[in-house]
Amino acid sequence: MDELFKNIDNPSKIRILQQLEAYDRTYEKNKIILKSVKSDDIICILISGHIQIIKNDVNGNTTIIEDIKNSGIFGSLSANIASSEYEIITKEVSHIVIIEMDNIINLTDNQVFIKNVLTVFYQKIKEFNNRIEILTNKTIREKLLTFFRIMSNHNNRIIYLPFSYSELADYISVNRSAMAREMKLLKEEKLIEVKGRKIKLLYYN
Amino acid sequence: MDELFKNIDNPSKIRILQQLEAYDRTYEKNKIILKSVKSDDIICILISGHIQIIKNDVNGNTTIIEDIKNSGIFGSLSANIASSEYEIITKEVSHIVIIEMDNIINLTDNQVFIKNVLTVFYQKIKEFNNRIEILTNKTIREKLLTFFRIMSNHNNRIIYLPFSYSELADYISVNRSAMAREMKLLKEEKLIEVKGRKIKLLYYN
DNA sequence: TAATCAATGTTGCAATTGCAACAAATGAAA
DNA sequence: TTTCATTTGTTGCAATTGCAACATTGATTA
Repeated sequence: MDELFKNIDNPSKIRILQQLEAYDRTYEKNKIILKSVKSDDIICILISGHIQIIKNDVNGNTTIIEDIKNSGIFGSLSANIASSEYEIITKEVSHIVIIEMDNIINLTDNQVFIKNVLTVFYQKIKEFNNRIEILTNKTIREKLLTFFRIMSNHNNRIIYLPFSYSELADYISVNRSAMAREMKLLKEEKLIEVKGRKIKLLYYN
Repeated sequence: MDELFKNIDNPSKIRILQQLEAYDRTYEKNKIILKSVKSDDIICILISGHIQIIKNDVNGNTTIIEDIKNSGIFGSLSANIASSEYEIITKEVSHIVIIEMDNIINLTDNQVFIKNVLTVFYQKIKEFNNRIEILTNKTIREKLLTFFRIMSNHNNRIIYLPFSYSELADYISVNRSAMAREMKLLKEEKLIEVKGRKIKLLYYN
């Protein structure tokens, strides 16, 4: 929300939301939400709370596709909401604003807002791009090394994991214990040093 | 290009490109291009020709990350250009327009153009989202079935592959022959019927 | 038509991974 | 501190996949 309404004062914000026909929803904890949304093209902004986008596959396995906390953006941008395999679940009481994409496109004279949307989209694309780059690797080791490279800013050889190792396994889409095994090998080969969620890269590429 | 300048007449287009400080480049066939671009945040439009974004991994394997033909958009949106693992290669003589993202954000009074950019970005996000959805599956079968689901428009049970099977293997990031093996099994189990690039889905989900 | 190249099909085998089950460690709450 | 739940570590084994090598088909061009 912050990002989307950056440099926009509150009265303007309210007016924009009206023009967008945006609607508010507040959901209780542990509710499956947005099941009944018809449009494929919506953008949801998490004002407050915590939600997860979950995938239930045919074998009954569930995967966390995305974990979204404050100010996160989701909707058609994050998951195939139309598909019955996906569920959006509130982990806390959550307040959401829903906007239809068409309304954004048709919005007139709110240049600042449109440009904010553009920036948010651009960030999302880069984020997805990174994830694809990781996922297209064939082995767990390659996925991890690509993740490390993306996380480390060129010269900085120390990474602080922004989430747990279980979540990392989800993010790179591999089995958690297989990932742990590979991490162990990387440590043994002295390619990395690990202390909790702090990972030090000992190689150069 | 078409999409980006939809509903914009030629004089306006030229003016916009000037304001954007966009620059043109024409490259010969089989050249590695854009190696020297400094900015992380550029958008490239392929006006004419054919390019591929290639990844060379440490073992010497090369993967086609993206194959872009007429009017395609790439740049920071498509690959980590900064990384030395990636190369952008012209497969034909190619004409490219390069724009810096900041210049788009700072562009004034060209609402139509900005909204076109927005639409292009949105499409790109959905496209990436689909690919991620496919890639996060663990098995080749699941990847294929997810790909089929995305390709088939709900009621339509027939898919025409938009590219070759080798390219499909690249797209879903699995070994080509392993994919062929899985396709064979799907046929034998009568889940699909295949005739060239036409795939008929015989199951419902 | 023949020749050539690219795409697809097939298979054995080795390597990697997923899975399950359990142990150990960590962190949070009573 | 004790208790409980969550996260992380470990391992054997089965399943899946990658890889390589070669066969077959299809398409393009001389």
